[in-house]
Amino acid sequence: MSQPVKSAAPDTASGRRAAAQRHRVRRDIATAAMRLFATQGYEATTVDEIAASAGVARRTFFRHFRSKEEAIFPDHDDTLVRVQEVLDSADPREPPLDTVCRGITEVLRMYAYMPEVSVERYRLTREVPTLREREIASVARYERLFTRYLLGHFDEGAQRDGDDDPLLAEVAASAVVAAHNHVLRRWLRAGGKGDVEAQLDHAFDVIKATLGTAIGPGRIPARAASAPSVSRQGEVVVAVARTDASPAEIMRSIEDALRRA
Amino acid sequence: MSQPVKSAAPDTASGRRAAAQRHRVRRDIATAAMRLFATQGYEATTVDEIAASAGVARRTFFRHFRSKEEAIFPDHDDTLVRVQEVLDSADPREPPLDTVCRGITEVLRMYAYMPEVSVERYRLTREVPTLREREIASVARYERLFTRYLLGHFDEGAQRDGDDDPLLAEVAASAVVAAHNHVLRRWLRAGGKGDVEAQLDHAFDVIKATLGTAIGPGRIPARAASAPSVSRQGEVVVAVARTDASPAEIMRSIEDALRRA
DNA sequence: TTACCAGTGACACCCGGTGCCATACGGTAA
DNA sequence: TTACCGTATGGCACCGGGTGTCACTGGTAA
Repeated sequence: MSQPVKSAAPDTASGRRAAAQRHRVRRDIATAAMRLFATQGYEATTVDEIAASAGVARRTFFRHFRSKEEAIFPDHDDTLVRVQEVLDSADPREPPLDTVCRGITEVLRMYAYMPEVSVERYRLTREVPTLREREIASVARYERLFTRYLLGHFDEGAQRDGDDDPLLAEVAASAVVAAHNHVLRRWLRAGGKGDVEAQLDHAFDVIKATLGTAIGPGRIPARAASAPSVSRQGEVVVAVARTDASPAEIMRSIEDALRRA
Repeated sequence: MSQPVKSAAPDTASGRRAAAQRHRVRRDIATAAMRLFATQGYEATTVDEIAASAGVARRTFFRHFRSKEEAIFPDHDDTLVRVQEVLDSADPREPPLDTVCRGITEVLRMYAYMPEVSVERYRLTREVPTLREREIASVARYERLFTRYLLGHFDEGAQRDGDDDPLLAEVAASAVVAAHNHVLRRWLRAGGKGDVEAQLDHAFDVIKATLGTAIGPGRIPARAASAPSVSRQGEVVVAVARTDASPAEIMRSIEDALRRA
């Protein structure tokens, strides 16, 4: 799930064993690369050295990794398809934003699976611009998935002009990703200690409260709909309405909400 | 403002002329590169060809551009410092989110300044992964600026536990950037026709309404202040109040705001 | 004139990445 | 067992982006 993978799925005994072998080599190369990067630095380590350290030929390295950079992020490709699977297999009744949150959680788990490696990699990405860009690009791929998913799961039923739907989908996706980034980086800076996933869940709560106005708990309504919306969020009550809505209508909505609160 | 720039600011007649000359060469190279990219494709064009086409040596190319990619995005570095200047020189009374919006508008203007070039570049970035990543990384640099700015301009006065401040800053910054990205891409897909800046302003209205809850119209309160706040933001009016404020007080504030709007 | 300096051209070099071919390993059919 | 075949590998040549270095040029200040 990362390189040529010419044969689609040779699901025979031999095929499986060959795949396992292949996977082992890939892992060996990745660990060798990581070790060298950690000790010598990223740029100071050549592909030849990595290959030699892993006991393979230089050419073989590039058969397992598209580039030197990929050797340090070996799991993004797999994770990307896993995330897509999460989205594809989601219960249609689940709020799309929740689905997306479960998706990004999959990414976080990838990091949390090997804390030490992730922390070391974080150290490298901070000082090597190339790696920084690479990671940013990787995360952008997840975001793209989410944007498309949200856009495809807007409130199909409601009859409203969804001119701003794509915008809201993009904003929501970027918010989820931003939450992930924030929690992840904080955790990495702390040395990979603590329950990241719980922290991420809290971040989800925060952004859901933040986006709650426009992107409801269920489907996603495009703009603050023509009808004013009022929501109680924690200690605050928030009212949003179009200025062209009748003031009386707005006041009534808010009064109702306050009464319920 | 992009490469070596060893001499800080030789503000003499000769120095200025030399700088102008330098800038002209840089521009010539960039246009030559753009022309070749557009006709032959990005990867099929070598740096040697660009240099030859611009009438300079290969080495000179790399004195003006750090990489082949930079030749296609010659303005990001300058724009980045302009954005920083916008943030630095902002009126302290301006809502930080507005300041950030003005910042990203600066980026949009860079694209809008030469619509044809931007459209052509967009075509290239869509089909060349390298350029895609490059552009994503560029935008991420702006986002980073915004996150830091917002974080530094939280409501200093209020005494509240701002545990989630960094998260909210990051989410807000990413929302602004997402709005920019969305508007820009739509405009580019439409061939660079129409008033982008107006479209961006509308997008700002939408996200301000969306984020209005947590990131207030003025400073960024983690939660709402004791006194209810009401603000008119573009097409929408947003009211925020603590649930423990008296309902009558809340209603009065909102009524006032609606009257003013 | 002389001394200086920034930009330039030319050359050599490193290294990431690719195409190509020969080979070795392993399973399968005869 | 033997012949066949697909796959992973090793080795090699090659391309092209990016860097270090040095010599040269033209314009400027002293």
